[in-house]
Amino acid sequence: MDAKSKILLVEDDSSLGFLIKDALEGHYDVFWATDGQKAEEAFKKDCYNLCLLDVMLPHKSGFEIADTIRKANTDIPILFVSARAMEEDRIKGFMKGGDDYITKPFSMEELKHRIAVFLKRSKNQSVGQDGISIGQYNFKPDLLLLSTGQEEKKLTRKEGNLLFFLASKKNEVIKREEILMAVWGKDDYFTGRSLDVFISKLRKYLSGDPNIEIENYHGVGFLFKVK
Amino acid sequence: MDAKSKILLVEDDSSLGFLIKDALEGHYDVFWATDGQKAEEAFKKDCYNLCLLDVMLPHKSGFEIADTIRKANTDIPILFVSARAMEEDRIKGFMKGGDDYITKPFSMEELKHRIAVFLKRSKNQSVGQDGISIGQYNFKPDLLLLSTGQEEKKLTRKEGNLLFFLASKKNEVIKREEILMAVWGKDDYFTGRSLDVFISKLRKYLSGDPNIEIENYHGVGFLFKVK
DNA sequence: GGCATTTGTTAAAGAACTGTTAAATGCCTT
DNA sequence: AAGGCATTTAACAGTTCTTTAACAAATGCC
Repeated sequence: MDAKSKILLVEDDSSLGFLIKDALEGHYDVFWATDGQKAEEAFKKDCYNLCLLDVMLPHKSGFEIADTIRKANTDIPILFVSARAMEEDRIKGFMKGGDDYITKPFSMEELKHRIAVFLKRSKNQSVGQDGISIGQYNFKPDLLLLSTGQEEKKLTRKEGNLLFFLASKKNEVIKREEILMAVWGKDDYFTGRSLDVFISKLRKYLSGDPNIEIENYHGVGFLFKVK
Repeated sequence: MDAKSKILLVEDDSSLGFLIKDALEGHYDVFWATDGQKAEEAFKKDCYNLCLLDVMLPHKSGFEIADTIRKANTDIPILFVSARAMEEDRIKGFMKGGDDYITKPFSMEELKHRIAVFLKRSKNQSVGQDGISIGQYNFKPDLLLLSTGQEEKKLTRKEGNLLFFLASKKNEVIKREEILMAVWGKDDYFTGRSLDVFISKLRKYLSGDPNIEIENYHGVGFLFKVK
């Protein structure tokens, strides 16, 4: 089965929004948010593989949304779409951590290609029906199901988000702050303790496979080791 | 020190070629080929991190060059530059394995940003953070990992901070107070003794390479000697 | 050489961080 | 408003790191 990548589309114009969602729907799993508020909620709640942001939106601009997203996730590709072709806007898009800046009008064909470029290069695995494999486990982020051959465990949302984040950076040391910003959106003492509680839980859930290990780097962070 | 990324620029127009090469020269190591023949020779001979291809060239088109490059390397980012904004050309660029298609006229500023996007993504994928080299050791300050070919040692935060500071001033005598203020933020008797304890530890960790030495200048400070 | 001072090294004491479990809080649904 | 579940906060034990202490050795000054 083909695993679809998840795309977060933020576009206030309903006809264009529909057009884009429709064009991408076949290949991707698109969530369409019509304003910054909804976009950030969705981003917090689910894991996406790519963001497509209109720059001009009613309350928050696409740039502001990008700020929020980049704070939580340094890797996810962000593509801006804008009617304004002005030089300063384009530059600003890149300064905000954007990966591409597409000027209206554009063809859906080209948009699809540009999206494909970044999904191809993004190291995160696409999330779909098949989920991702972690050692001898399989994890479906959408359904929050962590399963091995025999049994199946339903994780909570935070557990799932944390596991997904760790899995996307397996075998490299991840700093505490990075995890905290990505999964909780804030970094303070209590949130840090919360992280430790969740790490403890994940260790328990994953204890069936001796090749999986969540190793602590004292004062730095964790290493999600999968042999 | 981080080596400059190497860019292969293929552009027949000499004034534009010069302009681009000049704009990128500060950040990157640019090789400028004026036709497909020379470009492919250069590509065969050296390793590049990114290709910037004009589409319209005298003998071979940029698309054909891209074909050759993609056959040899599926990962290297390829950016097309073209005066033709036509839809079919853009699509063709992506079909040929291109990563971006930039239409003339464009600003050098934007070009630089677009290049940076792809270099950032390809760099992360390959190595992650590569730290600084100290004699035959490599040290990643973020992750506090001091490694030699064979083994890897996790340093503690203070150890890491101190080593990083010493390494940044290698082969010059550093006063005690300077180290203390930089690493501990204070300079008193006990902190000074702490420094001595840590120097002792670092000496032990670095004892594998006889060319590294932390020499004491009595009453003054230390010299981090790396031959 | 003698004496005060500084440094090298190891070990103990103290501080900070992490692992884990349980209780409290918050949130949703009924 | 009550019950159920998820998350946060609290508590405590265990671990790891940093500082302090202690003593030996080296340096430099008379």
